[in-house]
Amino acid sequence: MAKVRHSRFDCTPGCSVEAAIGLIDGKWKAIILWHLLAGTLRFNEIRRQVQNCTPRMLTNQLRELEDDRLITRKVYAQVPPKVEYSLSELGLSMAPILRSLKAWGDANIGLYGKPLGHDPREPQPGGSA
Amino acid sequence: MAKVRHSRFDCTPGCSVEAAIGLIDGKWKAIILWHLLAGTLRFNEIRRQVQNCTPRMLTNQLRELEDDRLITRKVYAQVPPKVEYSLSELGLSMAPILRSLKAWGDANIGLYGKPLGHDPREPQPGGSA
DNA sequence: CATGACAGTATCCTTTTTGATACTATGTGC
DNA sequence: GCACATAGTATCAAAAAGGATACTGTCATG
Repeated sequence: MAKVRHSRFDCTPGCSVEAAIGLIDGKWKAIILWHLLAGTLRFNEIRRQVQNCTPRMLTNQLRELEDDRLITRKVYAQVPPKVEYSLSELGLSMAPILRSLKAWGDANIGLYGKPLGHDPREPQPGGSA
Repeated sequence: MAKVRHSRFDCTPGCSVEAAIGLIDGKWKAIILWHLLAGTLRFNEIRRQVQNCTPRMLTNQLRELEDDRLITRKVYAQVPPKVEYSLSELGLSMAPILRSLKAWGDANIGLYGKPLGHDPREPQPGGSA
């Protein structure tokens, strides 16, 4: 999900779809963006919101997002350090994507990450009787 | 981007975002879904549309999509074989996501997969003079 | 003095994911 | 007989992504 993953553009219709997800896949990117949608956050603030993302990974994903110009990194020359991350204009323009993801997830994802749905093979709680 | 990649659900706000992309990351999933949005396709039809996806990968991604109940696989008992893939109702419900991805990509992705944008560090064609 | 917070790095290792290639079986058309 | 199309599989190898853990330097607090 890094830079290279979605680097082919044969430009059949749909390639822009590919390009777009290419920027937000990566295990934590979408969530980071989602949280930044609510406003600027500092490194450790993000960390707290995105539980179980190691600092290494967080740095990693933030850097990639920054490289893709979806977010902005502002360093304050202070001690102890202070760094703020916020959505760039480009990142902000992703809001519709993020919101549609959220909406879909809220509507269709069960508590354990699998889409819930009427699977005929699996008995539904309170099913046929 | 397989089953396991996005399997953590701490259920902080945003986890449904994570869950949702979890289903459509994977290098080809989103594009496959995008193409299926236009209607049922056979295996090799998809292959032709999604250039440079090897059959192995295609099978792979299709199986995962099927496991997540986003698509349906219909096998015709014929020779030569005929298998049709189409969006399930659940998959169809992803249309808004796919469309927002497409829209964003069309608006913001340059010809080579990087977001285009006014980067102050890079001179724009026809820039300051 | 010891501890914690801040924003990360560095290193090592494992798991996942992807790619390349060749191969299956059957029927049709030449 | 030969090649082609269908929908895949099998095998091997490489690359990338992710995880675990420990560590950096400085300041404020107790």
